[in-house]
Amino acid sequence: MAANRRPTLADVAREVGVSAKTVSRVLNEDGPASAQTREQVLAAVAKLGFQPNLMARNIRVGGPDTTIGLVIPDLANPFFGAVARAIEDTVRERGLTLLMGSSADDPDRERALTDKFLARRVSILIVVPSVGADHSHLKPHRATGLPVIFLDRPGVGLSTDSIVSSNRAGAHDGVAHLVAHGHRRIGFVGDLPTRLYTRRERLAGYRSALQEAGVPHDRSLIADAHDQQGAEAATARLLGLADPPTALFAGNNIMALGIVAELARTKRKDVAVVAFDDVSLAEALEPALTVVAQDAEALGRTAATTALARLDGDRSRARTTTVPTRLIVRGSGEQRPA
Amino acid sequence: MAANRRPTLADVAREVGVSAKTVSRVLNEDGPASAQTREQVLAAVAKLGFQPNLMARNIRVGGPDTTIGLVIPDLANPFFGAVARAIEDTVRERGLTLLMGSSADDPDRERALTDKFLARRVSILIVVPSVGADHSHLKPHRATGLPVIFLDRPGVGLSTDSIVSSNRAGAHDGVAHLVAHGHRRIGFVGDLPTRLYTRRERLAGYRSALQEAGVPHDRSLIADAHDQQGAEAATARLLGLADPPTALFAGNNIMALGIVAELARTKRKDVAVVAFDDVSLAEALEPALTVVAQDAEALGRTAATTALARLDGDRSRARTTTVPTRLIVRGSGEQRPA
DNA sequence: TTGTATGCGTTATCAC
DNA sequence: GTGATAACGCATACAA
Repeated sequence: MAANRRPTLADVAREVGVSAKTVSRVLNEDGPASAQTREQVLAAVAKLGFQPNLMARNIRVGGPDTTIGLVIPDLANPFFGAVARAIEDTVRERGLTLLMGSSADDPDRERALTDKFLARRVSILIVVPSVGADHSHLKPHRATGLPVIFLDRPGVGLSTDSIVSSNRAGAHDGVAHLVAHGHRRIGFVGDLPTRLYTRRERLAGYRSALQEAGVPHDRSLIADAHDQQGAEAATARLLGLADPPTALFAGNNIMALGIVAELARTKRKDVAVVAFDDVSLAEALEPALTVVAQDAEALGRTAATTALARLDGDRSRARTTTVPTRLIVRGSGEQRPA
Repeated sequence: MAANRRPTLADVAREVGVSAKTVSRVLNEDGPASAQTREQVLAAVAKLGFQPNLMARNIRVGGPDTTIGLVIPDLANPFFGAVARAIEDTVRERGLTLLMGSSADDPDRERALTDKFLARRVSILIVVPSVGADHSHLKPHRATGLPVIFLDRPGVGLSTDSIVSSNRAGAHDGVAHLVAHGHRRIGFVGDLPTRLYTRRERLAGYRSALQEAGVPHDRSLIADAHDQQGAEAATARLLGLADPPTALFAGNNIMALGIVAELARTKRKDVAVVAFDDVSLAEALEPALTVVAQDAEALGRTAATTALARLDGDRSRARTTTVPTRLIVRGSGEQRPA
């Protein structure tokens, strides 16, 4: 009932009648130890329920902690969930534990999280940079050997490894796919803020595909939204234009949800859609949703392996790894304009 | 370039020409300090980029660490992602950081995670128990005041707070809804293993609804699957029966994805469906998916607030909080049998 | 207002 | 084989 202290090495030592060091030796299989003491120590450990205090151990050993700090925009976004799982799967065998937090794409929250992680002496830092965040404060940490990886977007003010999707090429392919099916008025529903790297890159891919097709740029076909509800409204606005688009391109998975929901609500089946990033049930929609799929698993795994290589002493210069996207043709993107 | 040591209190003290304790005082706004030294210390801290080592601080202070350990089956499952976000949102203002891991519903992995978290002296432990896991090893920890919360399912071998959805009542309502629309042959597609608490409870709700309606139990209408692909196969099997079901009940979100995907693939629109747990794009399906929605946000928030109350000294006896589910009528559950 | 001694729980060093 | 002692980075207690 009482809030008793957790047992320490000294408690175990006292129980057995040996020194703390001996207990430490047995547990870490460090120096030699007689079978007898060995038995007794292990018995006492089990009896008292002793677990070595990892924080105390780490402070003594001095090295970085066996944790990996991960900052993502939103724990509930399935895309980042899949990325996080891939990272965890990759680092688990190394015994690293995940320290996670959502930045909500707010630079201040991102900074608060990275500061906390650094104060905990994480051995690796993986960050999905927020718009407006500056990462020069991480320079000294990188200089002392801390692997820092930017994920999904490049960071600002720090030269380090980045892992990104082929945003521009992927969006280009998706829009070119719509063009190939006869569309010339193609709406773009992107997330906010407009300065967001992925948004900018994907919009650039959208533009280049239209340019190649000789379609003049029409600013009124570009819409923005913060969330699914916003994307629904943006879709309604685009389709309400005097000269409305015959096709829509979704800038990310959340925008895709909004577009699809709005089209379903208004029973519009005549609008072609291609989405950047896959969503569940895409095949079950009518028409099924054509997407430019990102490889969340590869993004996470690559980020983790790159970081582990750095941890193992890889001192080569910072590099950006681009994970390819893949156009998955399912129906919605192959509809022709009326 | 070199792997320099991170600066310590002593480094800052040396830089300024004061004692370590003085630096500590300034940073923690502990005792008094002259404006002069204050300035100098802060300047040196900024110059050296000093960040107090949270682990060292914690080991000295003795209390639990400012982390909260969270074990969930799968980081990539949107349901648990939403739960995790709610927990994070609730504990953030208390300055707690999330230590997370996926158990993959494997008792050994769960144990490995909880052991790691305990070795890190987390101040709160929230666990989604795996099937077959025994939690009696957490007893001494709970006795020393560590708040332990079971989430989504009750744990075994430890009496402590649990937060669960109204699984049985929710499933009952969903199936009764199908019965009310004329169905008497209703298939159940549940996850595995069959011993899983949520699965058992939901199946019990299914059975009681059928019993109330006077429908005899038919074991051949119960199917199982591990994942979405399995659920698709299970759906195909059920619909291939000599006397097939006219309606299907999905035991969780993943099973729902499988059922919907399979029905879409085979263009079956005549089968009524109600799913336990909501999925994105449910409204955009044809017919839109009727669900028994869980309140992931409330589950996470309640788990967190319960844990925080314990941390603040709440010594009342362990209680189970049931978070209500809500039937959302959208179309698929209102179809009548042929 | 500031410094010294001491201790948190662990491991490294070196002696026995 | 085993143990005493110091040390990790910080905070508490007390003295100056």
